[in-house]
Amino acid sequence: MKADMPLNRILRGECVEVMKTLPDASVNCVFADPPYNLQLRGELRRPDESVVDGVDDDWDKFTGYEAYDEFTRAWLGEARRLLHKDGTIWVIGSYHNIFRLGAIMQDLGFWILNDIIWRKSNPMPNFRGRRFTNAHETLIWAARGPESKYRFNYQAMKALNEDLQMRSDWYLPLCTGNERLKNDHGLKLHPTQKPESLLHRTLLAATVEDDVVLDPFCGTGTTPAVAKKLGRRYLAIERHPDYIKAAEARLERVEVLPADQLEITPAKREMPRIPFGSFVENGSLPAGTVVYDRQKRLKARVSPDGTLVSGQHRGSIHKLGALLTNAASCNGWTFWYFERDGQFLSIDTLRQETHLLRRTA
Amino acid sequence: MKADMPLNRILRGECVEVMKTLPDASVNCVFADPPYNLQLRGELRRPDESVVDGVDDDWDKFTGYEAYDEFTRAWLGEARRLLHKDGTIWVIGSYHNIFRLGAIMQDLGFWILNDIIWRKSNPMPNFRGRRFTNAHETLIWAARGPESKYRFNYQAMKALNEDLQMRSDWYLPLCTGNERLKNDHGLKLHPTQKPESLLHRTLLAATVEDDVVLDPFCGTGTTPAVAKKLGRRYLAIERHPDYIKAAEARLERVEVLPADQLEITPAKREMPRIPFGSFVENGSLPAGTVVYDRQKRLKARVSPDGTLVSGQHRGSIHKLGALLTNAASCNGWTFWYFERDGQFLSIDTLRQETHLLRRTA
DNA sequence: AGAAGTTATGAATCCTCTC
DNA sequence: GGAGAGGATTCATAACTTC
Repeated sequence: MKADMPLNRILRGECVEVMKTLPDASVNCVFADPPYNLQLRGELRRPDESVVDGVDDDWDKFTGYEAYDEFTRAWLGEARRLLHKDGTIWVIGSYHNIFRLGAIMQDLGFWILNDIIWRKSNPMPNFRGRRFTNAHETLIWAARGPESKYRFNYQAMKALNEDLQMRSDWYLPLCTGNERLKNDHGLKLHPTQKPESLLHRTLLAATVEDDVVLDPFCGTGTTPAVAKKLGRRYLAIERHPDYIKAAEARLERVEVLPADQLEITPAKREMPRIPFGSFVENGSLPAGTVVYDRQKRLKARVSPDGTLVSGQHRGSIHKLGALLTNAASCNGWTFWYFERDGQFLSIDTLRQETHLLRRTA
Repeated sequence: MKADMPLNRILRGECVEVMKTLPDASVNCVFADPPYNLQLRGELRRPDESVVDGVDDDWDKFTGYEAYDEFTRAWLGEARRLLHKDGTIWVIGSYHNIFRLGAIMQDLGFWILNDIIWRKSNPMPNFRGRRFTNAHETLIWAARGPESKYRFNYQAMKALNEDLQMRSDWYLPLCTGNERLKNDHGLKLHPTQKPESLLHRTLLAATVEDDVVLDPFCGTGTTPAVAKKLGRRYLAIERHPDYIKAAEARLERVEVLPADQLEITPAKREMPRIPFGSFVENGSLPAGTVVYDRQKRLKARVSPDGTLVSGQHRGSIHKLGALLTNAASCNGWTFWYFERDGQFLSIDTLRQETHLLRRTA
């Protein structure tokens, strides 16, 4: 790296202005969590009447898509100039901004390697029931250009995923609990602090020891903290003095992992769960099929949304089984049967077959 | 729909040209799986397969993106014109094209409701180990505009997912096996045939019976096939006669679910409204009855006009519940309880019983 | 001490009809 | 079109409190 290059520091200022002071091709990897341009309108309450603390900070306010695009082109252009020819960049966003980010990255000459889905294990629900639960964010991973000889630690990623190739969908929890930095009032210090697990995986995938990692939107310092922990060098930019102060205190507490301990904690595995509705969707138990209890004393019909209907009653396989037998509860999987090729089979057969397929796949 | 509107047909031709012949606001929902052959070949081709000329350099990425964007703006613009003001559109793509699609949709005035991740249970592995396994595709679900009163069958989606809110990440298998259409040589007929399960979920979420669904890139007819099965009307556009032939033969084999089997879990909003006062009038909850909150910490008395009175306060079941709990709002139906035959029941029980009676009547 | 119950909260473009 | 009223709507997790 250049002699005049500040390293392992958080620089205060506007990210574009500060980046302009840095030399070409001086960083190996960029991680950027830019403003999302959320455009929230009114107040939102949970069903229990509590108010959702949305992102209403000034830094997320833009006059429109054009202003957002202009800002995006400016910082991405500088980031590309700072990136070594074989370097890569990670950018995270949601549907509000990720499409603009991705298109502008392509226009600027970045070469997209993957889009990665961060599936949240504990997302905020959709309280008004008007959309699907927004349960993920998207990361774009791109090389500086199509000819870049970029770094990808394939075996490390495979090891992280129980010796299976790491896929483009990652299942990780939000940053909550003690990991989440708090202010003096015990409230979250930053509205969008990212979990260290996310940075751990991105940096471990795309960098080697002593690489320089740049974060133009440092916030409370998750990127520098994980970079330091993993024995990478860092450079971060942040406008707000309070965030810089918190990030610097946080960095003080981070211990660098000894080289021989730079190994991997396996990711938490998601429990496979198969909704009954999936068999309706995939046609193995189509809507309209009649199902029975084992003695064929009761029957019900399968609806397109995976509920069962019997007379005036509608409900899940479990609820309808309980209702029709006056039981407090019922395991619908083993209660209901259907006919296939002359055989009378429990619907749990379908689930068992699916588990078998997944294990052999 | 307009009298001159062809329905339940596959129209042959270029999608933009054909769409231009159709009237404004004539479809309720669009599902589009556009081509994304951006730079996958040595020679540069437009999405309509014509070769881009006028490029002296070996390779010009900007021309490639520009041609793709031009085509995208054209068909999305027509799709938006054809969409009813409260209609929604689904567009599917991968990281090659989804960012351009999404940004152009926003520029044209579409209002994104969700981005949905189709997680593939059986993706193709990454053979060279140079990237993460590309294990998903992205769908964008958008309303025609921010003010659209769009359709979302929330309860049906929740039922499909074991009574939990449906999330933005969907786990579905690829279209394989008998579902995959083959040509005379036993090879796959179409390179990107989508699974019916994917269309089942999208159409069930965003349409009602008899809605008109448009697919501008029909291919082998998955969209019309599922639309027909679910009792929706369709309109599809396709260039290749071979695909049209296969799709028409496929549609012949599809059976429409009978109307009584098409019903899904109803939304409470759509149930006929019953005034609380009607229970006072018909004597099932006479004036003078005392009602309580669930913990029996509050109580109020029913007036002959269906208002509740508590101390100095009088108001509707909702207003009084909100007032006494200092809440911004309150659903009185589930807030207030009464006693009947020794049981402590929510007043919503009365409403549910009435709904049930009306259905059997 | 440990089990069981309660509370708080997360990048959110989050209602609809009638007058 | 604006105002007001009716009334529909939540999941996972961690920390804290109570027994």
